[in-house]
Amino acid sequence: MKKGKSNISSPKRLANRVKICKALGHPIRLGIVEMLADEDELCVCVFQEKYKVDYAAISRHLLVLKNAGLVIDEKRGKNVFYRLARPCVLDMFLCIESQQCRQCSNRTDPEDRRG
Amino acid sequence: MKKGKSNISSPKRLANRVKICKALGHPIRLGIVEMLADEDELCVCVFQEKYKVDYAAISRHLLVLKNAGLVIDEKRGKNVFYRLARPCVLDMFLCIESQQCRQCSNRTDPEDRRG
DNA sequence: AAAACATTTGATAAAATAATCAAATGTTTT
DNA sequence: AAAACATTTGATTATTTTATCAAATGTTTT
Repeated sequence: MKKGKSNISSPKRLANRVKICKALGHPIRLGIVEMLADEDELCVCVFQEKYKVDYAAISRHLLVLKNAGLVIDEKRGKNVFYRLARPCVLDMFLCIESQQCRQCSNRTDPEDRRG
Repeated sequence: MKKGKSNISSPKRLANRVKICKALGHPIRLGIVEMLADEDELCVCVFQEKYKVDYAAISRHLLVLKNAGLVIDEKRGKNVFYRLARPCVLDMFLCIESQQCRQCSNRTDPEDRRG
């Protein structure tokens, strides 16, 4: 910490970060992102079949992801295919979920946090 | 993609990831995290002064961050100090916000995305 | 060109989150 | 031990998100 450059981002960037986090903050949307990270490109029907929820709901979830800049859509024939705009997006969890990360290792580990 | 290990996480892990993203998906909470990334440790009064919102609101935001495992609180005297449980947490944005990341560079860049 | 298909959009209802004020808790100062 | 201080908790209301059904759109098949 405290090495010259601040971690405080501009209001605009902060708002964008919030939008990204909100977009990922829903089980169906994060699930979709995880599926896309595996499959590279999938059409809406696949998500709707997986989550067995209304087509409209899936469509809106995808819109949220798109507005956050996380996915790209492309219509081909009668299908719309989605893919990750940023395949690295799930990397964010690698550190947070690892028990040992360089930056965090001199901190209290989540497991043995004092209650 | 598609290199053996799937990106699909267990329901439990997915739920935890969602909780983390939800926690970060609010301007005050993300702002608090950014402040903590700079300052290492801060007391509640600092956040309340910065956001000029009800003490109760700040307190609840901090609880959300704590329940997501992102911050650790410690009472000393009449103050409660918060610090990041995972100082790396903001790194997640580095790739997403960079114009060039190894993994993403062979993809469409967010800036010149086709409308 | 009608019918079928995949997806999106509109409107509304249901559910979840957030803000607010008041009161409670625990700590320190007097 | 009373008063002041910092923070949390409870209850309520306001706001935002999400799900649902119906209808609209654009594409392809017949």
